[in-house]
Amino acid sequence: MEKKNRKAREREARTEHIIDVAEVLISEKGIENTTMDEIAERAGLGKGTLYLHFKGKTVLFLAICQRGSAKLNRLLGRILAQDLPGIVLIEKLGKTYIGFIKDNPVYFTAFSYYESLIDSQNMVEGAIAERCEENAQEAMNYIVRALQIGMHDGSIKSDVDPRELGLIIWGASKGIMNMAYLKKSRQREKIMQGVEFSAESLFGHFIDLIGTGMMHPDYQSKNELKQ
Amino acid sequence: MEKKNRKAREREARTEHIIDVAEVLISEKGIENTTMDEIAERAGLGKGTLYLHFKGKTVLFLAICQRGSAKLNRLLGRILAQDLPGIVLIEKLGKTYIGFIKDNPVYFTAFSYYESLIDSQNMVEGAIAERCEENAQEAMNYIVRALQIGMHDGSIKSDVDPRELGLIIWGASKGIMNMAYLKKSRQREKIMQGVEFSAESLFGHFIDLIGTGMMHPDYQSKNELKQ
Amino acid sequence: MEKKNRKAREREARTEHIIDVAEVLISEKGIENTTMDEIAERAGLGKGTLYLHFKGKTVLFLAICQRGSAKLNRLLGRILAQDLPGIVLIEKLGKTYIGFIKDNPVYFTAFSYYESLIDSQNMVEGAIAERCEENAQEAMNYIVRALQIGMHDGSIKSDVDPRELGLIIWGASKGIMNMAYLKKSRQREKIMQGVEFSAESLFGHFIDLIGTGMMHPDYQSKNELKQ
Amino acid sequence: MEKKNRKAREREARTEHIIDVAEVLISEKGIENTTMDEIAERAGLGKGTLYLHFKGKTVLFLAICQRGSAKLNRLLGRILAQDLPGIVLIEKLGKTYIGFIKDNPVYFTAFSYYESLIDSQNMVEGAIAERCEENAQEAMNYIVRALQIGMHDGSIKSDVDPRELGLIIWGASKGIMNMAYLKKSRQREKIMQGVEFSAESLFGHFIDLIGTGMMHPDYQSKNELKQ
DNA sequence: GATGAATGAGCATTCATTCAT
DNA sequence: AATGAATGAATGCTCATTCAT
Repeated sequence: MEKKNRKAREREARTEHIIDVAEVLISEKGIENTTMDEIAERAGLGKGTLYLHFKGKTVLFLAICQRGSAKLNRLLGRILAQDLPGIVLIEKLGKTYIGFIKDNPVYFTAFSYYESLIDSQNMVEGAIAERCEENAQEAMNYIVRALQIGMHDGSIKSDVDPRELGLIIWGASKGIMNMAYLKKSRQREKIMQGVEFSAESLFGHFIDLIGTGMMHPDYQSKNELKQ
Repeated sequence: MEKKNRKAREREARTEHIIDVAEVLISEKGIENTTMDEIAERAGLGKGTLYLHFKGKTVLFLAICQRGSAKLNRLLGRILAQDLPGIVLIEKLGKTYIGFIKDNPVYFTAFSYYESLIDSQNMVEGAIAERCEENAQEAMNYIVRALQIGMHDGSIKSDVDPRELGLIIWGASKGIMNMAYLKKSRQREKIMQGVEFSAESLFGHFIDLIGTGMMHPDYQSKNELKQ
Repeated sequence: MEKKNRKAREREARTEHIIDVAEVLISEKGIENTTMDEIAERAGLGKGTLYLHFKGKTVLFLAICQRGSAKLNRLLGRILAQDLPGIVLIEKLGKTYIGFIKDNPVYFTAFSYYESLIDSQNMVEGAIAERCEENAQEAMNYIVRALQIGMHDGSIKSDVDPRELGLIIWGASKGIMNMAYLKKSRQREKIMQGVEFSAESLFGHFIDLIGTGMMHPDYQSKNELKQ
Repeated sequence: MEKKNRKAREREARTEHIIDVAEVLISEKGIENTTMDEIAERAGLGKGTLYLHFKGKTVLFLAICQRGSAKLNRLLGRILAQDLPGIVLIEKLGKTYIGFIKDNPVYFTAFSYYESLIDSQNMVEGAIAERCEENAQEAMNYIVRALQIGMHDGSIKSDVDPRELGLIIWGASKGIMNMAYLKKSRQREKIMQGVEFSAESLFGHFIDLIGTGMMHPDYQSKNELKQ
């Protein structure tokens, strides 16, 4: 059993190592330009070895997505465990998300890849894809739950279905991150007219914006009185 | 000169025709699965002829992006021409954008392609790319200008740089559209837990949300009195 | 039209050239060991060019089969045009077949490949496969027709369905050719115990054997009287 | 020694087990599509273990051929032990062969594989290959011996070298079996024009055909008188 | 002996781009 | 200007075989 554990651990370690390497390469050159050959070479492994760990290129990239979403969910889950008004939870979830992407921009790429797979109907079957699905749903659930808490504790208006509100927040957040993380280029400078805004600033103001928008008027008044 | 004009017009017509065909193919099979061979065939042209009109595949697709952004900007420009409160202009810009994408989803794909080019640092140089840049900047300008009008006429709070606010709105809008247009799949159902929300509903509520958030308190009060 | 004909002729010539090269390579190394790369190189063409002429490896090999079976059928057809007793036609068909394989052993390989495709259920769809089917059926028809002629003119016994008899003759002939054309090797020498029999001899005696077997007794007597 | 015998017996049992598994897999998916991985897995063994028993894939498949030909030869040998006219022995050998293939079609595949190895000059050296050679030669010998008996007892004509006649019968038999066992498919139906003939029927008529052909005229007359 | 993780040569196929006509 | 035949680099994947444990 001891031995079996060691083998299993070693195998898992190598699997993680491949994902590590793939993450680095994707960060450097993007998903499209990363080949299995290169991953193998950089990982110091034979090409075939990759296929012992991942059924194909798509699955390997989904594994990155899975790892990233699991990490993110761990952070988001901790937020939900806190006893705070829903509106504050939403704000914290947002800040956590942005902080996570800032620290691990590669996962933003991986999440986008995952969505492009769904969109292009090239999604593969398998355990990892399932995990990605579950993780995406879980992240969504955290948002919806925070909204429900807020609607219940009176900090968030109840005029919109929390699931719809969740989709809006989730989608908008991704869009803003996308904007914030567009690779530096002449283009970006033009759009931004030479002014750069940090992802934090963009996202912070976004949170303020929708926070005010969805805050319950009474809760808002109370808060203003406190100030 | 007459003759030259005719020639030039014919040439331009063929260029537009190629773009037409490419748009249809992209709608049908996505950018990844659309080949130059197929475009040429469907356009009734030789493969080499495509290269007389576009330097390469990327440029051809950028031409679609350019056309789409030009069309969109024409619509957005008309909004700005109207004498309305800034906050209303913003709302109208948003509704216009969503309506445009709903009618021409292929341009959403094209705009995303354009951004992926920037992101993957595979952007090409050339006149069309410049035009796309300019158009993107122009769209952005419309938003910023509407925000500035709103800040000036007192309908929008002035606590955030209008350019930053513009980026936020622009990015968030794209993110929501992305969410709304994810192809139907098991995945999407899971995320949405079986409930579907139309792009209009999502975007409408989003506009309400940020509208309230950025509305100037005084303007808000006035409006409430009216009601 | 002149020009169009030239183009078409040139294209066809190149197609035939590719088949020529493939035939040589298959003769040299067998089908399994012949790669598309090698065919392209030996043909003095780019790898992609092969795919302009043949949809894939299987189709290219079927084209060889098609060419071979068409050539063979042309020869067999001429036999049937002759006004001879059925039993003699059968004999002539057999001799023609063996002569053809002797001159073009590569087609024996190609025919076997075709059958292995059917057997392994990897047969591809397409015009060439259809032609191979038709040609195989046509060859079979020649045999059956000769048998029917023989049964009618009294030179062949009528106690077996001519179609079944055709299958027997066709299958047996292939088996004998297979035996006769086993590549030289220690193995073959062992089976044959050091004695070699030419394909002609083997097949000639085979024809005599089944000829006697299926000959109508009366016809046989007449013939014997003549002698 | 006792212990050593047990070890040796166990080893041999495992070897046979691997062959068993390989036979099943080949029956199911054909030789081309059967991988060493799959054989190992289905045999409940490690992949490396296969190589302790067989030097490589080819040798493993030759082992199947060897087993099959040994089994067949055992049956054929019993025929020869009977005191019967040569012509009857030939007929019995044929019926035995067809019955054996009918019961064990996998060996037909294996025998064909063996011949394709010779043909493609990919034959390997080694004890098993030698055994296959010997077995093939032995089968051939049974036929030749039966022919010699027949020529001696006057039941078979002596005008052809019995070794050549053996080759003819052996090759033709295989060809007919090949025809009879072509997998059902559109192709086969076309060749057969919708009519199916069983392997027994095909082979039975074949035996009659060549039986008559090689039967000695005097023996024939005697037989006819009996009837 | 037994294992199975690692290997890497080998292959078919695609497709954007070029260029001779 | 228009063509489309030719190109060949690029890539994902398979699988028989080896070898350290």
